[in-house]
Amino acid sequence: MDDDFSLCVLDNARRAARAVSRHYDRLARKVGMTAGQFSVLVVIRQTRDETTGELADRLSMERTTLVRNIALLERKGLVTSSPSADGRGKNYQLSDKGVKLLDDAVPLWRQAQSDVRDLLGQDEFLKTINTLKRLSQL
Amino acid sequence: MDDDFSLCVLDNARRAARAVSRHYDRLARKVGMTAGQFSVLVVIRQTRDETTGELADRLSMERTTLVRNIALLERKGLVTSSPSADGRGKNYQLSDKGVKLLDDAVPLWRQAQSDVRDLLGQDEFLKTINTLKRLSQL
DNA sequence: ACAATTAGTGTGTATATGCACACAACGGGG
DNA sequence: CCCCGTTGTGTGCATATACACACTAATTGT
Repeated sequence: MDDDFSLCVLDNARRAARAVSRHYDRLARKVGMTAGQFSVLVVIRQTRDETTGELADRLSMERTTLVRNIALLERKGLVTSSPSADGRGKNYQLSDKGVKLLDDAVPLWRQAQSDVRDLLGQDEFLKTINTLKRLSQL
Repeated sequence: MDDDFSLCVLDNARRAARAVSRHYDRLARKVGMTAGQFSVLVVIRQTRDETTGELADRLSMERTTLVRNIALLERKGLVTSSPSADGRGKNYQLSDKGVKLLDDAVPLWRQAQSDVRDLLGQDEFLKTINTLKRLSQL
């Protein structure tokens, strides 16, 4: 049989995500947020007039997960929301505090990126990103 | 600047893990468990006389996370525990019910593996596993 | 023998994730 | 106009993840 569980994609993908998340989280903690919150803030900064659902698609994240993540960021005063054009949905913006925090966090992000690049080497690094992107399409 | 967030390893790793987990979870749900629980059961079956901490290392998982995961499996009657040799730690075994459930789950696992293999192609599949293993070492 | 170290466990708190489901508002067809 | 499908939102529940901390039991040094 080919039941070689050491080749289990699920297991390896989750392990990798846990390892990378832990690493990033330890850095992000210095400015009082998590790595996941950083990702959401970045996407909010990059976009404009997108609804919660559209943002969730961008993040390959379940919409309801994002709803709660953003609610948390609003409670922390990092993000503000406003009704969308047709009144049905919601749009989000970074608050001043959110912008400042993101500025503080970017150098830490660079550090983390560079740690991973050191582990894998530049070539493998880029290939890895591509592979992960393909896996996301499952 | 090289602040290209589309190359963020964290983001891509978490996205990939979410996508793969969702896929596996949908299949595992048919036999009443999650993909993560499947991984833990497999490791318990494969090992013998290992403490919680040692199992956590194997799974690249925080020990306290595993404590709660296994507690859940015990409540479900899939796993039993016994004191370890020196009396300090704990060892775990699959119950009969656990063995049966795992047998039911393995075909679903094969299905999920094969779905990912189809997406990536055999070559890329193996490379991906390797890459993920390296990332886990961060 | 016993104090201190070490190796192991478990709990409190906070966050993240996703499915099922309920709810709200716009827009079109009778 | 109103019913209804479509497109949005948010909540309940269950699980997963990790850090900080407290606890327990074997071991070791004197």
